[in-house]
Amino acid sequence: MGWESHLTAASADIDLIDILWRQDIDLGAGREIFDYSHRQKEQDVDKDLRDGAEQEDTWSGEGAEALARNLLVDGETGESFPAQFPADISSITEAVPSESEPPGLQNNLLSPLLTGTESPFDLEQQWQDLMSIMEMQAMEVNTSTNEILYNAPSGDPLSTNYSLAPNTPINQNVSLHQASLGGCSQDFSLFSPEAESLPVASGSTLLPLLPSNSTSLNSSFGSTNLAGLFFPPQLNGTANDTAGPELPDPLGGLLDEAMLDEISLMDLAIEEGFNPVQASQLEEEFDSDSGLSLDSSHSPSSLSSSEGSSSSSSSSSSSSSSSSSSSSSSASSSASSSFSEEGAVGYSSDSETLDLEEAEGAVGYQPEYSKFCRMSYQDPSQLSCLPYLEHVGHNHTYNMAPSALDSADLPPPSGLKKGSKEKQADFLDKQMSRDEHRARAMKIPFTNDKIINLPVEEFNELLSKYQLSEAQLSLIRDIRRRGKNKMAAQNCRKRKLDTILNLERDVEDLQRDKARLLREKVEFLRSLRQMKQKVQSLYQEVFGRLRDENGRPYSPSQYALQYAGDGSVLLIPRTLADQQARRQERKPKDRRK
DNA sequence: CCAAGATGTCATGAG
DNA sequence: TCCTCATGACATCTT
Repeated sequence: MGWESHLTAASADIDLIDILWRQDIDLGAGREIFDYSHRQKEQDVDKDLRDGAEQEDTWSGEGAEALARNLLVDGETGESFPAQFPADISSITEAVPSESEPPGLQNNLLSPLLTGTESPFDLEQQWQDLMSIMEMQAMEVNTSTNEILYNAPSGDPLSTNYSLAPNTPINQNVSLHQASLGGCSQDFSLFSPEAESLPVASGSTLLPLLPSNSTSLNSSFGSTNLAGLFFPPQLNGTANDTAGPELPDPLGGLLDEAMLDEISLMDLAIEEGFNPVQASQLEEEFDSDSGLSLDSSHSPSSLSSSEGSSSSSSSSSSSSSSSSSSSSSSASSSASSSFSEEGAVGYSSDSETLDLEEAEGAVGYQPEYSKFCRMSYQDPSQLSCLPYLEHVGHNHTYNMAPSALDSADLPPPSGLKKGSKEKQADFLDKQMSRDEHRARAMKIPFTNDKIINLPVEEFNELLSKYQLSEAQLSLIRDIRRRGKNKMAAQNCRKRKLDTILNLERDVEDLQRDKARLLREKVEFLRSLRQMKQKVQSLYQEVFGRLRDENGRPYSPSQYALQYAGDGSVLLIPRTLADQQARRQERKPKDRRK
């Protein structure tokens, strides 16, 4: 089991995860039983209106059922975060090395001391963390190239509200490694009670501490036995030693944390096609204090005004959920309110100014595209000034065979050569919506704009002014209903898009946060190892200088140094130190239960 | 011709 | 109860 296999496996995992991650979000659309009777009735009406000109069978087969996506289930397993470290450092109460150390390893005591944090499990965990960092950095780069979204404060506590989902693919990766290499819960087994409570061998299996290999490290500092601090778990323990034998000590140096950062950035550059400069820039970003840019120009064009305000802090799930309600209320409650739309979504904050004078307030939101593509509710006369728009956009008038209606309402072409007016009329007919054609066919005496956008009182007033047949009234009501629903659907879709954008931004924020935390974790590990080395040196120096009454050095097999609560250091017999160490080990276990 | 996206429409539920 | 809005689902059209 070499590192190369790790690398390849991890790369494959990343590729797979990346692919899965880029898949569309499954909105959970499921097909419901649909009653076609009503629609069929409407179609019959349409057919009547079209005078049977359109006979084609529009009922094609159902589309294929959307396949259930292989959504990654959050495989969040106990991933460790730097928060654990202070506690770990303060609770360095590990087993006495001599108790668990196989005699054959006695001569290797010092080499693992320098790699105390690179136990097999720890290495694995760090590798997984690396993968996470790389994954997130890659995604961050991906997204940041599309839009600037470094806006939310990194410390936003709300941003942790739904931190699990975005990590799903990464954790999937973790779990894969765990499956093959053992649980990452062993991450810090160096300090885990399990490692501390390993069976005690005879006191004679002493571990040499000094370079002369003549002494053991079976010493304790008060309640804190320092000896085990210098021994990685694979040497202390034998039960969970799944990867230890395969990983010789020199490998520990391969995963020096300083190298980890470089590796991650290099892989990032390789995987994402980024040059080293970009990678270094990314690293600088992470190296910054907050790790996040406070540039809150988060796609100012991508958020509606209401949501932009509601999501200025932006990172809580509540904000996302509330954004819908807030924007909806803004759209519906105020006559003057209008969506400030983003170009990316294709909407405009510009309210329709052409033909919505009276009813603009009731609309509240008009998509920009309606100016050019969807002229449904505009006075067709306004179109005459925009002949060039004939080729712009798509016409969703469903090709309702306008000629069928027009043949009844419009004068037939007098000849093959059409005049400009006729061309205009033809163009306007094409621009008319289905309901407009219907209204025209039914000789509705007012515009669809009024039908749709007038307040209900004025609408009723308008109806009372005319003598309308029941069919006309029914059509008018349908036009009003459909027109309002059309706008509602547009609003709804716009909100959905905004919500998705907000969620994407939140995910990116959380990914940055996680990447930062992982980097901090690496830093903690690095400093912890340095501390261990310092303590080891001090221990060796102190113990080596101690002399008994005869001027001879103390045997590490019989004595150990131990911290006292008041900061002093005591030289105690190793047997006593062992007993104290065992006592210390039981306490966390009992606490855990 | 197919797929994906855009848009309109309907049904339904909530306020 | 009626009106309006929001939204899922589907149909249709466009690209």
